[in-house]
Amino acid sequence: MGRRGMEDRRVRRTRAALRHALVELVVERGYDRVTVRDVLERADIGRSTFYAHFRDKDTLFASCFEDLRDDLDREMNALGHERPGDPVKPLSVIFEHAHRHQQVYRAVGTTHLHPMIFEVMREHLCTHDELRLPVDVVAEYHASALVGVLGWWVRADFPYGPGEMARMIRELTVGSVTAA
Amino acid sequence: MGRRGMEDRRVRRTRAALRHALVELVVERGYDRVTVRDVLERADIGRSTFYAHFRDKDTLFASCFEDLRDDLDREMNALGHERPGDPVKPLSVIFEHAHRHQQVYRAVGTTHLHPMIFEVMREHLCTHDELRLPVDVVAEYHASALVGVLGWWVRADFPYGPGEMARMIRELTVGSVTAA
DNA sequence: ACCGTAACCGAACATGCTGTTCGAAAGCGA
DNA sequence: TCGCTTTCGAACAGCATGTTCGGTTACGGT
Repeated sequence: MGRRGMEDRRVRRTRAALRHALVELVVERGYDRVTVRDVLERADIGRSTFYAHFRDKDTLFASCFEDLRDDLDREMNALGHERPGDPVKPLSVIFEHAHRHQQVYRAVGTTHLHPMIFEVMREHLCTHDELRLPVDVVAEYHASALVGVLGWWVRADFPYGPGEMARMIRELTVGSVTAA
Repeated sequence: MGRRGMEDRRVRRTRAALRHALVELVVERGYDRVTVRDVLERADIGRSTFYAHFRDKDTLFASCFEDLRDDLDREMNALGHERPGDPVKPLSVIFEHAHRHQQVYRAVGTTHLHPMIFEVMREHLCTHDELRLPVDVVAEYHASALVGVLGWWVRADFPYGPGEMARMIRELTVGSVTAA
């Protein structure tokens, strides 16, 4: 009666320990200043065990924000696709997600969200509006703005609430959406 | 009759060769896949010579976009500070600069411009407008949007002209500026 | 409770990169 | 031409990486 895919408790514990150790160390010293050895020591995991699970440090790091991304993806989809619905809600979900996973966001940053948010913007623009400007440009503009502010918010240690942030972004975005 | 600071031709040649080699290699393989040895080989420079000029690979890399930044800084200042002046002009300068240094921009990316542009935005917002929203948030929003689109434009191989890009950004920005 | 299997351990190893040192050779500006 | 600075290249220690393998431990299923 294990969950699908990972039946063995040892595997779960090992991977969790490694991810947790990497995140901690990256927050402390920054990604470049962390070696595989450091992670092994912090996680108290054998060397060969590490390489049985991950090809290298980058792969482990990637797995950290793959988890994050899947998580956020689920929450976004759980919102349903009613058109139009509350336009602040999806933004709130994003900011609340970051707020709930502060530690990990601090470590992995926000750039990995860019492609995902870019795609959402693109779709939204294609199905809803007719633009005078190229879709890619407009999508990139808004995706970068959102992700940028999100990253700033994380680095600045969350000086405002998630709801406030969502509302601010909303206000900043509406203007230029009508312009395009 | 040498320029100030670097009188010796050998120094100029060595540093230029190293920077050029690094940029080439980064474009080919990406930053992480380039070693100091690779740079030395490509530039045909002795190992000890490298470390006589730069502490490590990161320092050499940094020197690449310090040059870029100073260059852009000069061009921006050369515009003068007339208020308000043509609002598209400063944007054009940025996009033309990137267009003129394609190779280097491809290698070093655009993130290093972020702080500089953020500061410009901040100043502009402080002196000109009264906002209902926090300055940092608004500045970060627009700086990220601009830098993001700039980066996209570089990665997409400059599908539009610098002037077009500047005008598009302008249009996208005006709307949300009035909103804030 | 037991058993077969899969995961973990840890030491050892080859490999490759890093950053430093130093004496000799070469290039520069004056 | 002269004196000084730069460059060269080889050698070296140190460290991180990724792999191997035999022995040990913990898990899930029955």
